[in-house]
Amino acid sequence: TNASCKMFSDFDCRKTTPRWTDQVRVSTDNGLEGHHDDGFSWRKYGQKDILGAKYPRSYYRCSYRNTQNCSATKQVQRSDEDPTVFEITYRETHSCAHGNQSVPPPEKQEKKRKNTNNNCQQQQSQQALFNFHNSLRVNTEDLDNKEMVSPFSFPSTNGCTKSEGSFSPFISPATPEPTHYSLSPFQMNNFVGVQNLQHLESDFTDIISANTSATNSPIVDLDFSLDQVELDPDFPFDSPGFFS
DNA sequence: GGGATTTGACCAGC
DNA sequence: GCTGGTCAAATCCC
Repeated sequence: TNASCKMFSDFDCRKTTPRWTDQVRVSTDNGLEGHHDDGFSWRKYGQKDILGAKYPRSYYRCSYRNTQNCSATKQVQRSDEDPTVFEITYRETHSCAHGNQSVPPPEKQEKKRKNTNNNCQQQQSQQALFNFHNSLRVNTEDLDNKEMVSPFSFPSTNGCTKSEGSFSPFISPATPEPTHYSLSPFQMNNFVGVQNLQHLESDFTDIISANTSATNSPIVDLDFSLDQVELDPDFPFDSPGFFS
């Protein structure tokens, strides 16, 4: 099946494109919008109903595909079992020069479908971050054998200027499927750092534990490797309420 | 008017 | 022939 195929795919199922694929599962509980941002700008180029899947699969490619010949693409599939879960499969790495941007320019974000909450002010706050983490499920499969770091990243909490849109609604009422979100291998480097790897890993466990207890959710699939990730010294892990 | 999204059609692999 | 992935014209939104 396609599902099993994805589970084990370092390469495309069709074997015609020997490209590695990544898979991230992100979801939010309590119907709240979740949002993740990998700092890349994606453009949707297709949507397809998948056999056996309730929800269509969306296809995205890097917005800079033409200008910078960036071949990065990703697929977003809403989970059948849990509609709040989005499975994101990445293909190709970004060759564009925008990969290190934390997020697209705010103006750009603003221009996107206005269903996203554009009064970001305090919604970018720690509360939002807390909610985000508290409701986030991440599952990256088959990363141990990858040469790249985990594609998952937590957005910055530096406020609107830096993470505009990072916590804006991931799922809007009007558009059942997000049209712009992202998650990249690169920003993971900005999230976790070298210095405190073991500490981080421990903290991550705490996050998951908190999540489990708080949401009583059976789904806690956090098994991606932290071996190659780095800790951003600027990331406010010690922010009040972050791990509470 | 420009850029992004939608959606039916097309293509290639199996 | 079926299915997933992509293309591209139409449409939408600012």
